[in-house]
Amino acid sequence: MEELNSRYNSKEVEDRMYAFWQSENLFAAKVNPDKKPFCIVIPPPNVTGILHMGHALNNTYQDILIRLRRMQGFESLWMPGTDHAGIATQNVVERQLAKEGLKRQDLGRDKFLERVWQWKEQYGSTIIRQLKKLGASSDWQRVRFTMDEEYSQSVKEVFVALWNKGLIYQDDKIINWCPRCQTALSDEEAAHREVQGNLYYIRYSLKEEIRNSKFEIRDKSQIENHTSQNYIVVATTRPETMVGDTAVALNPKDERYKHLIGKTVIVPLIEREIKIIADELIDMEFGTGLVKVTPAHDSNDYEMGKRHTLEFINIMHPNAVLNTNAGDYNGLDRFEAREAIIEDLKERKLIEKIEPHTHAVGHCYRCSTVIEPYLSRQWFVKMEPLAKPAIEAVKDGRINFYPKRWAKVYLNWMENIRDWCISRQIWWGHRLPVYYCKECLKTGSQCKVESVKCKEKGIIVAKVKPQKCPDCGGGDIYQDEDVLDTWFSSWLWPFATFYWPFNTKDEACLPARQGRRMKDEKDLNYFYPTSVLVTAPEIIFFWVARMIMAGFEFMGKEPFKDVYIHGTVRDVEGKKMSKSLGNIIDPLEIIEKYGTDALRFSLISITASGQDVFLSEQKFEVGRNFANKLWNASRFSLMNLDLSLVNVDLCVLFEKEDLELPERWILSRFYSMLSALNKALDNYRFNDAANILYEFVWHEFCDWYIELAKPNLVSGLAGERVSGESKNTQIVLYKVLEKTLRCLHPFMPFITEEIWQKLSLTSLVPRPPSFVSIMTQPWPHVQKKIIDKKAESQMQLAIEVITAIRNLKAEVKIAPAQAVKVMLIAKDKEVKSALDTVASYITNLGRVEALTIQGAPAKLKKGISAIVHEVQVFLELEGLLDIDQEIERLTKEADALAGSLKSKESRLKNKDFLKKAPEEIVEKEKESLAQGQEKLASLQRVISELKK
RNA sequence: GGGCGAUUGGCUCAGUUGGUUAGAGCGUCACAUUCACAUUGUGGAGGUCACAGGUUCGAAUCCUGUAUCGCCCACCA
Repeated sequence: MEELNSRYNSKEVEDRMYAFWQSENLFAAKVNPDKKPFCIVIPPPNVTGILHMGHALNNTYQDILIRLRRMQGFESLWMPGTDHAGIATQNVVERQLAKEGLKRQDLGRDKFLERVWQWKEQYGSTIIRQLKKLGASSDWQRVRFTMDEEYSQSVKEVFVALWNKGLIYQDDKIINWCPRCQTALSDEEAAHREVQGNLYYIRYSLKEEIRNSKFEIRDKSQIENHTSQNYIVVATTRPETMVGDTAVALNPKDERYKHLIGKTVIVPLIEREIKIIADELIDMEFGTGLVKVTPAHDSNDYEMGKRHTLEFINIMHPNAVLNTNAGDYNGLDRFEAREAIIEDLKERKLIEKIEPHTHAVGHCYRCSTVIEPYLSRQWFVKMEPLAKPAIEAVKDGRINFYPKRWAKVYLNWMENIRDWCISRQIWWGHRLPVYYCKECLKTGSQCKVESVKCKEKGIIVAKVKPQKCPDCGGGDIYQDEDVLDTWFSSWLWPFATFYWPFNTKDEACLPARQGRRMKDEKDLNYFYPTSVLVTAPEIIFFWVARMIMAGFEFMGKEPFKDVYIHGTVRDVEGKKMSKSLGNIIDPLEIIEKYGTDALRFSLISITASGQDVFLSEQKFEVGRNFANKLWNASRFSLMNLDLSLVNVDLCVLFEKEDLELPERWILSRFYSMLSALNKALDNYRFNDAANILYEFVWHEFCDWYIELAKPNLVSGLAGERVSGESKNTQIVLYKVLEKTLRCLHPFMPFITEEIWQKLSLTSLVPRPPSFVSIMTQPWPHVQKKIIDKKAESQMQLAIEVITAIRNLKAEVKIAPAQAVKVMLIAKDKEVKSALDTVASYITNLGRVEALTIQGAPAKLKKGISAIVHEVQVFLELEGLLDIDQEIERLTKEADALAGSLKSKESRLKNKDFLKKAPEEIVEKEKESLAQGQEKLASLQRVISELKK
């Protein structure tokens, strides 16, 4: 027996316990044919990441599932790792360089990459350390990084395979360009945000009309139609792009302007002549219905440019500074150029009007710079063929989203999928396995080598750099400068983490792998498809959808069966937590102040399934208080247990011994709770699960069972003779506590382990190896035999009578602990005998000094009454009573009751109700009416007696 | 423009397939405290479930519409 401190000290426990788990190697998973696999791959946090509440929530869910399934007998693997996060990490290191007054170009590519690796070595494991603080039971021996050499091998394999299938291509397109990061981005990486801008109406002169000098006539309809004899008006939000205009477009159906098609206008300021063209794309309703066309700087305009063979004029440098094509505006930043052009147009009276206009503008998801639609040559993945099986799998239920509604979001995106721009003009990342032969590029024409399917002569796609060109045999070969989108490696995570592929021919580059290959392949076959993916909604497109596509393409199977999408963590005002808003609640600070278990339990219990959670620091008190409650209940138990007694089989005990009511009751309640808990967990209803446990531990085990058990325990303590009752009480107290700890363990791993070890270490000497940790204990099974509805209803009667007594005391301001005289008057003999069974508990917990139970109405002394079920609870009082007040109180209650009974009566007189409602509902209603009437009669009897 | 989510006591939220008197935590008020726990115990007050229609014997729950807030998607310059 051991004395525990009266407060749970999380700091003292957590690090010690985590180290213990690791030293016992309890997180490791391996192929085990005797067990079913359960596997989760972690959404790899950015290697630059530091733990925020989103991570805390996300990883707590995963850890709960992993620990739960492990206890349920699955071989449970949580694959950990980090993502190299191309742009984000490059930005971090560039910022570090900037402090030394350096740019990455000053170092050169190789030296810069050395710096990034250095940075990674130094800081890259921060997030992993923090996940450990959270209690994460990942198999750390397997920790992966998306830039590991083996992982790169997977990436290359995939690139080459897709290329060979014709699903990767290079093309000139308008892509999302970040002028600050100076790289292309995918459509998903362009975050659209509403921006308050202007719509500028600008006059373009008609060349023919100027020549004819018919300026002066301008009739009313022309003014309304934004045209004049000598100019037209176009509307634009981006006037700076006009220097790149190569046409003006209108809808061919637009009666207002039909006559203008084919005419020539002059772009103001740079005085370029351009044609007026007709294109279906133009919306007649918007602006003036006349649109300036800038094919090199807008994706719609680009399409039109191709259709009408317009000139593509690039007006910008990659950093969004205008180039020589911009004439006088050469050298100005795009936004400066906008101002300057507006000024110049105003001066020349070429602006008709300026209207405020809000529209969605793309921003770089890494640095928030406004994205520029930019024409450039990039690499793309053709997505439609990949999407097909991924759509089917969700439609036919091989993959399930929880909550369901996210499947719709997923399908909608997948069914309208666009090609994926995968090349990035940065240095940190997987370099494209694309090589160029200088010689062949020079000579041009179609490539002869069939196997590499290159469209253009001189392009070689291969996992390893070729020594010489397979086409011309030349040796002057260089690699493409670009790297791949980070997500092009992440989408392989569910199988690349198992060192896929295994049949690579390029063994020379990975000698270290040879011995491991068999084992790795077995691992993958065993754990893939993984069981569930846990993530936040914002990465469904980035990652979840793409993993599903890659899973089918390369493994021929879905990568996971369930996708659990949880909410976003927000601050009290509903804003996303972010550093820039300064509204962060740091999980590590919470751990420091409240403890990891408190953090985990609070987060889970307040986050409804799939709903966003609005967080404030105060909410962590819930978990802290609960941990402390559990701690003290355990402390009490340990102080009162003779642990040599408790090592018996519960089911045997239950069958052999005639257990007392409180024991039968709490066991029944425990298994009822367990059954509900299992159901909640199977449906990913984590907050329900947490609250079911909370309710049971606090309000049933602590509030009632421990209190009921105290008399037995206190008398059987400290080496004194252990009576039969006390022994059974001890056993049940121990069993329920121990099993409850197991149920709580996935949620609160540290405190449950600490208590459990104190319980089991002392009780089992010598301990079998399986008793090392609560982690490896089996999850309790529901014992249906032990669920005892009769015991539950008997106890319920006692609880309600006790509550009534406490109520009456509060009514007349008697302290709860003060002993009183109570008489219970039962309706009949049956009820009386039920009361007799629970009399001792009522005496005890109601703090009653003299309890009398009557089988029939009796003559009452002075006192106050309450009616519970079929019992009148009468509290005897000496001179404390104001009879009028008591009459008033009871009358009020009777009136309220009469009201509700009236509505019941009328319902039961309603023929439709009797005819249409299910029988059991009608029966229930009748029963409840009868009970209510009984109670009302009792109340009225008491009132009339008082009046005498 | 399309889609999704939310609207329930002072605050934060539960409420599975419609079924007695709508729950919890926090806060608040009263009472208690040598008893495992003040990170506690006991009890009270506090809600016409955003609004308007409809379906139904019966609606917080299902349907239609409205309002407010939030999120995601979209090539109307």
